[in-house]
Amino acid sequence: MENENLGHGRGKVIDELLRGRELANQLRNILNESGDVDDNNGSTTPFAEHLLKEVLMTFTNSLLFLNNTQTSEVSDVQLTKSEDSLESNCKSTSIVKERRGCYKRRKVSQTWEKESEYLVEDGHQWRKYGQKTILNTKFPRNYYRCTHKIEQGCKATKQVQKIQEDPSLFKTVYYGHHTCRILQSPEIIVDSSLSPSHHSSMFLSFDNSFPTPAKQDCPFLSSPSYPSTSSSIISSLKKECKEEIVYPPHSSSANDYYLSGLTFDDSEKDVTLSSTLDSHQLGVNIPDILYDDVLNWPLS
DNA sequence: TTAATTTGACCGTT
DNA sequence: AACGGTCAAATTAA
Repeated sequence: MENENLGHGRGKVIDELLRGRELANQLRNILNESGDVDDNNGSTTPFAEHLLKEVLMTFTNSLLFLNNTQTSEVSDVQLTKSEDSLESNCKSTSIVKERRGCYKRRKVSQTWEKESEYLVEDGHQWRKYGQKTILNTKFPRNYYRCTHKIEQGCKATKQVQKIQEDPSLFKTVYYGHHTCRILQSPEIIVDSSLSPSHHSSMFLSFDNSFPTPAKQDCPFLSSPSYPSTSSSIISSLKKECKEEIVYPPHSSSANDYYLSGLTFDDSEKDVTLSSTLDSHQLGVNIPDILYDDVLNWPLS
């Protein structure tokens, strides 16, 4: 289109960023060799380690941002004003669920999208209920609904699909609120074996056609309930992608969770939450402070 | 045995 | 008629 120059410059920028990240990774390896960084309380140059992570994070976020602006339009989650009229419009309204497939096509209430470089447990329990190949897309779309749909009538669903232009990224579109409640301590679970790189970033993008989402509307920001076994999630995620991902080998370990930055772009009317995970273990606890920081963000 | 996933069928929308 | 979202029987995993 009109940004050929931009595209050309972008390539150079990406090259430089990739090189910078690679160099930072090398430096990190040197740091790791020189001391035990297995646990976070490692005595060796914690500040240097911290700085290094910041640097890596910057590279990764920049790369992801460039990727993001190039390939994805986060704009077409269209919202219809009709509030969730799920049960209202079956043709045979009196016979609820008598006939298979008697449902109303989703008239979106509230949606938001997330793109992530790795597979993140978003704090809720999901059950897969479908998978479809979508026209002109390489990767299938997976459909999930809340595990507690039956017991608690939770209507939250999500759709997950690999991004064609960058298969290391997943696009997740969330529909509806979680009305279920299971109280457990907040926790983010990441499997590094699914992550294409040691350091990952993710972007949250809220469609702004509706009022600013409440905390609980966003699975990442909400007080989450996590399954007790992270391995189940991981195994399911692995299954989900078994035909499409070549898993990188495990590497060195560090288990910090970073919420690096949060950009609030008023002109775009999008709230973009940028965070970086550096985890090589299955379970990572987010410090409360970080959570509070996110929750107290001035969204409007 | 129970719970979760897979997958083709079903059906509403376009 | 094609497409995509959901259902549910069959299959697999825990």
